[in-house]
Amino acid sequence: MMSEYLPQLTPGGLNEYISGRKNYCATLQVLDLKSIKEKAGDNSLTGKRYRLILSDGRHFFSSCVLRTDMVDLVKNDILKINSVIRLNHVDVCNAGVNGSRVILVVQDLTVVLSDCETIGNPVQINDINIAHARVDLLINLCQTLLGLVQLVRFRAVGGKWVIKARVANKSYIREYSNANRNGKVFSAGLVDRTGEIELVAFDHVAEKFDTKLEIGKTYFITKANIVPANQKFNSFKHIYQMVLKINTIIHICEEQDNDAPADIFFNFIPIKEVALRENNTLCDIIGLVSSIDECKFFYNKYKQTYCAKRDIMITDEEASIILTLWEKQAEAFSNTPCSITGIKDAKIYDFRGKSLSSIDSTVIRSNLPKTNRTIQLEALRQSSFENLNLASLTTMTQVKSSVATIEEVLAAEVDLMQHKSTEYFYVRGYCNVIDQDDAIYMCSIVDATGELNVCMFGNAAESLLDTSADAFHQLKNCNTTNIQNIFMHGAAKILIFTIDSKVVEFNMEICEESQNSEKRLPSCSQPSLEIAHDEEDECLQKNNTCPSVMHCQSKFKKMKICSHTDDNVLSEADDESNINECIECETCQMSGDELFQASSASTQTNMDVSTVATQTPWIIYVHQDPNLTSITVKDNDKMPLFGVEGMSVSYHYDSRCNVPIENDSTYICDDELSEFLNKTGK
DNA sequence: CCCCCCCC
Repeated sequence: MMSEYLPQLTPGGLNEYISGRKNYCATLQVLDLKSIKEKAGDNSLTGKRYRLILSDGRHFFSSCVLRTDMVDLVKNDILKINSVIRLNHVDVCNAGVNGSRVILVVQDLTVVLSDCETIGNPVQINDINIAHARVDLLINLCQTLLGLVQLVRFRAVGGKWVIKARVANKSYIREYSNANRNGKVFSAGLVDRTGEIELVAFDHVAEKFDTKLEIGKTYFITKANIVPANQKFNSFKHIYQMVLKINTIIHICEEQDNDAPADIFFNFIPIKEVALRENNTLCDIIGLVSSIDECKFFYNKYKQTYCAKRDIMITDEEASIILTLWEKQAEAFSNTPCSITGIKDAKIYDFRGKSLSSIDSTVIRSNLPKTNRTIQLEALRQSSFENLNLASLTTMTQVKSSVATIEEVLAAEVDLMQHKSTEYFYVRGYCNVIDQDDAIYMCSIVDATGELNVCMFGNAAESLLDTSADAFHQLKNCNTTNIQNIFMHGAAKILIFTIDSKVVEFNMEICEESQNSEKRLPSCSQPSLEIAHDEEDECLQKNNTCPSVMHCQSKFKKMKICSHTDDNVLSEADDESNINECIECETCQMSGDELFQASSASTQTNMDVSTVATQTPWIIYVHQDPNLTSITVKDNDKMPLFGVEGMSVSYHYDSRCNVPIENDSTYICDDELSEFLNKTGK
């Protein structure tokens, strides 16, 4: 066979040249040879140039030219199609826009075999092959490996640089449209030890590189545009930004960096300082994730589609603030409640008071390296769990948007009446009364310090009751038990209520209207329990006999809470007596303080308590004596209705900051409540 | 070239 006598080509040889390798000899084959047309009318043979297609047996590359003084080899028919040649000297030139094209200029060659058949089945070499060339050769090609900060100097010079940088954060690819244009975009933050720069890509370039770049990985990047960044939106320290082009080369750096990798720079401010900052500016904060709302979908009038939104709350030693996440950031958010979290590039808004909003470049980072600040917050987290240092958590109202206790809200009411402006605040509590007879859902929110009457409309009411208004209306007319269940479940939720409060004129009288416009669900949204933090309570907390807590709900006229072991009646409420009185008279010994606590939570109001007890679910917190093994709730005929044994575990939350403070409380889950209700509701 | 706005 002829092929046995074929000369050996150098596989991969073309890549070596293209990547800029010098002093390298490869044996290649000429697949094609054409004269390059000179200017029209110029027929002189002198200076005629030839374009070659060269093959290394595996790939072929068509952007090769022959040095003009070597054309004699062609004229004399020594160098022709299918000749095998040895390249002695090749220069690499960049051509085209931004040097996007590579041209090999053959300066010197030796013809190994003038006549030959085509060797192998080579395929065209392209950008991808070039990008996969060895990294050192890539650097060689671009001549200069720069630190990010140095890109400033090289911007004017053009393309001859390569940077090695880590993707510290990256946005999702996103479609946008505005008056001028619409398209797709993603952005990322690049870091190295010299600095940081924002990277951005649009449209088909964005699509090309979106999945190529991964957070935390290091890349070599070359042939991107370096353009001035709009400092209004640029939180990176660099005054320029990098815009990827279609011919940009991005090559992952496989080598492991032994040193601590570079990271984005956070410039944390205390949460309370957000209140002093201008709207529509960016800030970085750090704190504990004290509340995680569920991801909600709302109809976006502008986009005419449903969009995702999720609120989380961030708490530091002094204040809390809501951060609203949108779209994929909202959907993808997963974070351990109470984890120490740094946030870069949160946008300050005035939405129901100061709040933060995520934008494309917002970074939410929970695995922060240990610093003085994270150590402080770790201490806060520990102390919150252990309930040792609650005093430091009680000044939450310094920022308008932080959670207030009802006591504080009521104290501020006088000011509110004078200003006639809308105030926004958050209250953490649960509904103890839901007015079942009204089309508007009146309810009272209670926490350990007091009670507020609020109205809930539309979505908020539907969300609280987990039912649509229509379905609710239908049920109301035919099914009492189910309606009771709906209210029971609504009341069992401990929530953060976002409340707009404003003074309105009604019948010529000035009164305060509180309208619950939205509720925000804390991360521990199971029927976990509030615990109060007044002095009595803290005394208890410090005591080793720190009680666990159960709550029970009943719509019965009479209910007795008994210890299972000795059957002593600890507390009793009936429709003739005021619960407040009833509990207070019984608040002695074992759970007196706790029951008093309960009474203050549910009954320390002017409302008709018997109505509460008969028409709506009501809640009692019982701090269980550690000597007790169970608690039984009985009705007035001493029929056991509900018992709890082997106390299960849930989290307590500080009502003022949503931080778990202990984990030894007992709760009755929703299912048990429903069962309880179904058994006894008729 | 985005980065508007979206939830009041």
